[in-house]
Amino acid sequence: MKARYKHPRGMPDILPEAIGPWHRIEAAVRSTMHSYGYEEIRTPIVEKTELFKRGIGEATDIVEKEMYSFDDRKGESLTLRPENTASCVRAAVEGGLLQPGSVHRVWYHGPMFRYERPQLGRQRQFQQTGAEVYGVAGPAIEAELILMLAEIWRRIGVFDVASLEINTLGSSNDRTQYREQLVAYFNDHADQLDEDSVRRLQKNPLRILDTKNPDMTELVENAPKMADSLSDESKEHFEQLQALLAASGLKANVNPRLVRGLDYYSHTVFEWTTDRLGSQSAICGGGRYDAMLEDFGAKNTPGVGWAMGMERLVALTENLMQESASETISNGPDAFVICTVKDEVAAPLLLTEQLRRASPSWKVMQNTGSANLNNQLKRADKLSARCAVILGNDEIAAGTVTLKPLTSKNDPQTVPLSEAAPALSSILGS
RNA sequence: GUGGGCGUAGCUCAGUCGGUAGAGCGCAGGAUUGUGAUUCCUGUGGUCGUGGGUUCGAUCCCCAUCGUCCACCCCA
Repeated sequence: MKARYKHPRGMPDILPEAIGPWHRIEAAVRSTMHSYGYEEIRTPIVEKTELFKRGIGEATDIVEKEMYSFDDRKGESLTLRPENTASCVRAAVEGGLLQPGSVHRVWYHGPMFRYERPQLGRQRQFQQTGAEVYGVAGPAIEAELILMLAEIWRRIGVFDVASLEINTLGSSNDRTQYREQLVAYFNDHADQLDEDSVRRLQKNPLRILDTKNPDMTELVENAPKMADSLSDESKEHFEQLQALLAASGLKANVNPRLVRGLDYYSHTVFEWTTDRLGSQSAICGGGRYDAMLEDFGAKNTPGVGWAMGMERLVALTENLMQESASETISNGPDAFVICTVKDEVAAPLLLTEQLRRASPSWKVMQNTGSANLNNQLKRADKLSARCAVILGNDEIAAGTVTLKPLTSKNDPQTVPLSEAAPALSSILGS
């Protein structure tokens, strides 16, 4: 058997056998969102290209070289969403949610698209789950968003391998000023910059601080510090956040080199990382982006949010599961209906339906294809069925059915067809 | 976008110093004509990722391409 077609690069299928961790994580996320009172929002997978250019920033890598853009039949440029923050803000403004003084907590989940070279934890189509809050200016909301993440980590079992880094970029004014100082400083030492840094100097000079080049550590160490450019309000905002996190018992490392690559952030930025995933160590990133809301037409409405990469969380949980050698969760049917009478098709079908209606929580499956009793029981066993429900010549003739427990050595019992459901119920209950 | 590794059966892999390939698991059947898990036997399996080149002959060598993995970069 040879596949005629293959999936596009970086857009792999998730086959049924691999869906388990996804469901567990998605359920944990959903329940946590509920606990914190966040409501789901869904936006289109495609937006006008302009939205992302404005929202994310023309000079970012995402906009410059990673977007899937195309012209529709009228010649309008559309783009597969590379992230969902801009869309959510657009939707909130367009939907009239952002009335003065109102507060909205929303979350989303879905596929995003970026044209990148795939590697571990990095796909071209990838799932992001995110949360956004509109209308709250103080640091308490950043604390809430971060604590919510800690709770998600607990619910999916990765809290112990996740660590939190935070930083502040200051207000837009602070940041602009700092940026100028930094550019001036690096221009004075242009001869010491490596190739990457020369490029960054134009686009995003803050990122030079995050260089991994050991030859530049001294240069970076002596660069002007963001902290020295912060206004009193910005400092207080950041200090309050740290106090709140400390009071919650959450360890947060202040990392002055944490500079998000998206243009829209100001004040708080944060990232959760893990050392278990190779180089794609960020499992979640976020921060405050008040300026984007104003730019999109919301007046005096602050915004904060985060997004997490679901593929990375799935990989991380699988990683941990392997270490603890935990058993796979049995997902077998409660009942497996077997018929050994060759031409009898109605009886097993109707019996299977009868059982499904008797109890909607049961998973009831019917053997497909014919085989002798022995092999049908083997199939039931391989599926981890809890009970085999057998229709044979004797049963059909007598209007009965035989139920054989498969998780115990208990004897099979034969009951009238009408008693099948109660009999199954008592077998499953015992 | 840059650099490197890898594509052989459904899965995990072996192999052919160039003469069209094997194992384990899986799947199917039987031992057991109406009672599963262990065991044993038998069977099913592959244009050796795709296209081109070199060659009498390519799964093997070369090139391209697609996919995959890793690092850079970037981010979630």
